[in-house]
Amino acid sequence: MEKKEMIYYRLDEVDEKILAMLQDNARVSLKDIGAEVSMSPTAVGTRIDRMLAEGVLEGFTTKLNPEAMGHYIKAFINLEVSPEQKAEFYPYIDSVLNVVECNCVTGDYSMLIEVRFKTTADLDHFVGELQRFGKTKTQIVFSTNVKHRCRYWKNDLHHDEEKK
Amino acid sequence: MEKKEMIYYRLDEVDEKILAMLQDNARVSLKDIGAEVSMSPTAVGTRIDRMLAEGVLEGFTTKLNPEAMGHYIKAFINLEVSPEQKAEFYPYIDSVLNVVECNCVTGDYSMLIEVRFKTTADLDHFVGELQRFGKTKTQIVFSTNVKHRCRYWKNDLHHDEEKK
DNA sequence: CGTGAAAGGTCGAAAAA
DNA sequence: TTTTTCGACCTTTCACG
Repeated sequence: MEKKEMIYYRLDEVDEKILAMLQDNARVSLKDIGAEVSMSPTAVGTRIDRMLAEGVLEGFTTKLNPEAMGHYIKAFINLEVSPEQKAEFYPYIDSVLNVVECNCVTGDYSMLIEVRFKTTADLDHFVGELQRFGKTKTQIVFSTNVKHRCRYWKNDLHHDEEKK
Repeated sequence: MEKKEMIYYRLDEVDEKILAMLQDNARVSLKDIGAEVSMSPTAVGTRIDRMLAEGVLEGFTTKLNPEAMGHYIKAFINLEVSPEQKAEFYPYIDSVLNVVECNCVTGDYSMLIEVRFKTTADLDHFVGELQRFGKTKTQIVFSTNVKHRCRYWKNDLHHDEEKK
């Protein structure tokens, strides 16, 4: 069986350190990273460019605080969409900016939608809108124990110990 | 009724543009942002510092590609944890790096845990571990329609039109 | 991958709006 | 209070080894 399809990018320890620093603060200077990994800023820049080209690293963004911006209500909505309604559903759900994420999942419901709203009234209204696509089940978040981590997992990155 | 408790930070149009540019690429220079908003780099820096101090902006991070790093399986696990087990559950769940997020939610299950694993075997093993805390129901993601958006929503930011 | 020089970006003080 | 200007300093980029 050909396992080549499953191959992904190897990151060495320096790449991991660079990613870790960028995850912590994407605006650190190449010089500071270089000092940490004992390398020139130029070499660090080259590695970052390589990871961007490979697609392991997709870019740099901000950590925003939804609560501070008034988005107090976070909820997950399970939705059962029939196959014939999906063509209409997809563009609709993409247009709603309160949707944080929308996944197709296994189980009784076919969609799991994460949303953010300012008030429960706004959430209720949105859930009402969804009814035209199918049955819903809503779970409202009232506390978050582990906050969204986009991190990579160091111990999962060791593969391909042999070279080609 | 005092509504002061609900007040959050006002962002004007320039702040919104700055945030939008930083969300798109957190490593853009202050000069480039300044050119876009017709302002000096220094003034842009001052606004960013202010948003960081206020907490609206929490920092800068990377957009990583979990698939490229071998994290193919994404799943949501509903878990019913009894109150007396929570003291044990919280530190455990925080220590598992495959956990992307863990929320306390309303409904039949008290926890909704988002995870990433390399294989379904790894996921199965984790779900097995969770059984000691209570009943689980797992939904595996097989496609994502709307990808995680950390963005703020422009139309939600207009409040306090009157000045104090 | 490192070096060094040129180009470009950032920071802080002072002044202007 | 917020923004601009300006100089000093810091960072990035690129050609070359």
